[in-house]
Amino acid sequence: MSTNRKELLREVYDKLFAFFGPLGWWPAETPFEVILGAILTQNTAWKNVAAAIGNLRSHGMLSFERLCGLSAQEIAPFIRSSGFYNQKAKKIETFCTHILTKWGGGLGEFLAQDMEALRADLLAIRGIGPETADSIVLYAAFKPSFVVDTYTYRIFSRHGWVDESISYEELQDYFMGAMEPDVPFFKEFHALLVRTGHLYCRKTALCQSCPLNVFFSQ
DNA sequence: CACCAGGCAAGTA
DNA sequence: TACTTGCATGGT
Repeated sequence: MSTNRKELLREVYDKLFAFFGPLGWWPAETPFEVILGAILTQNTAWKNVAAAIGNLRSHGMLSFERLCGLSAQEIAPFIRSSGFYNQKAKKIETFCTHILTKWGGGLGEFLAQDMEALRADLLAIRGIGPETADSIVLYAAFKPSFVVDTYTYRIFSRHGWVDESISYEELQDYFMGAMEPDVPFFKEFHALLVRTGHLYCRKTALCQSCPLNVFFSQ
């Protein structure tokens, strides 16, 4: 692997893309579905999120218009399988209320903001942290903010490519400071890192067969 | 049975 | 600033 950051990132991407091929993230039909998924997947296995979204869909509740009329108490039963359902129901309610009161229900206008303004707006909403915000910016608003998640951190820190004490913003800068802003590329890169982490870089799992060809001591 | 999953906010020192 | 804890279901 290269010691030059720009070349290293390209090399990692190319190896993963060659191994997995295009993953076509985010798995969602609409921007609002991306937003729901981004909130529901917080510290939760995607399988449980997919069940929750399927549940909303089968009840005809998978739209901003239908969901923004419900209270957290009414939302919670639909998303039970995603875990932390009381907190997440409140987060969804808070998000919908924000769009309703600050944007007159104009979800499209909200997402059409300048990238920095949108990210700041999202982060000001209770329940939306940096990863959720960046996921929404990239996959729902199609603006080039690189998404950092636990697998991104784990893969890069275990290789010694970044320090273990690196912060979210610093790790995001590590990527964005060495890559041209490119929405399809950012989408695919994050998807590849999550897939790699899911298969080869879990909390307590060795990675001898990882496509990056690494050998972890832990 | 224990541990973990595509985080975040609030509390403590 | 830098830890720690609560949140919760479902899979391994």
